[in-house]
Amino acid sequence: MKIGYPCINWTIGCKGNKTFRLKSYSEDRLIETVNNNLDCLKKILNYNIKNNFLFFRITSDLIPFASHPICTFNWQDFFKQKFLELGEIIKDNDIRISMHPDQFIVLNSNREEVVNRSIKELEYHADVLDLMNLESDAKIQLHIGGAYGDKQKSISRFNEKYKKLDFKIKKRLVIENDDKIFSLKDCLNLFDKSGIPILFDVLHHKVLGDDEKIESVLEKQRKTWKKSDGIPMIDYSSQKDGFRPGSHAESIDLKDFKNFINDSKGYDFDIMLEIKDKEKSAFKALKIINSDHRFGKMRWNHG
DNA sequence: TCACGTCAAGCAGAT
DNA sequence: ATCTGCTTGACGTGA
Repeated sequence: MKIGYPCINWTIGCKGNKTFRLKSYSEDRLIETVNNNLDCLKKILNYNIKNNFLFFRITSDLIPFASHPICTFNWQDFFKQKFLELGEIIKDNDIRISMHPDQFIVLNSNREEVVNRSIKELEYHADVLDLMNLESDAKIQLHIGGAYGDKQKSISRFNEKYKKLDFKIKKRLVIENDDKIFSLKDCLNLFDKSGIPILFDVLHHKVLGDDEKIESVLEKQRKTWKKSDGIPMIDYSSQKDGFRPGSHAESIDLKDFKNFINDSKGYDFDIMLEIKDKEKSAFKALKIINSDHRFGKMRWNHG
């Protein structure tokens, strides 16, 4: 069981998700920005190692415009060495990595140009993880996408598109239940057709799910992950009081988190904390995990 | 130095 | 029709 937070670290004073306007695109600007982002990622990883945060989501902004037609620069080759170094740090310290392409990536869109752009963006994500030489347990998580009023058709369309993807994407792709359209049940439906592992989002399931016991849910999820996929991943976040169901809290709700950890006895998974204050809440979560004798002191002695 | 209009991209639901 | 949310405001022009 590892604990992580997504994309940004508020403590160390660098930003690894710097970008710029399309209008200001130039090769120099790209190189400068990517150098900044990769250097910052290294600092974040080192901070995380020191603090036992062994799960991290790398921002999709790492290489701005990587999949945009304007970018003809061979960033893969240019930054090869830096990627390799980052990969070494990640592997030497047994860090789990995920990425989460954003809302514009809709593999099953009914607009062909959207599908094509989405595939390019998925290739970019896969390239980043491949350049770091990471195993297939480094994952790219995606929602099922556009429903257009017919979920069954939408799921089938996703499966058709998935089948045609390059293996470098397929081996990393996992799907996440969302809080609006595609519930865990829908993801299981897609799994039956496609074999795509399910990343379980606890809060989304609370908003769009049923009262099924958490153990039973985790049991179903676990079965969707093959050995080569690694330990199942879950997203955990706390509900922001008084806001629409599913909106993320500033800080972790420790009572709720404790309950979740208690209810999930017997299951191992890596937890991504989608909480706005990032590492601050991760410290609190880690404390709870560490104080739970089930997990002992072990996991953090990864040497 | 700072205010503030705008930013590559999709989709769904609320107003 | 327009706005908001999504994992996260931040870029960059003009004064």
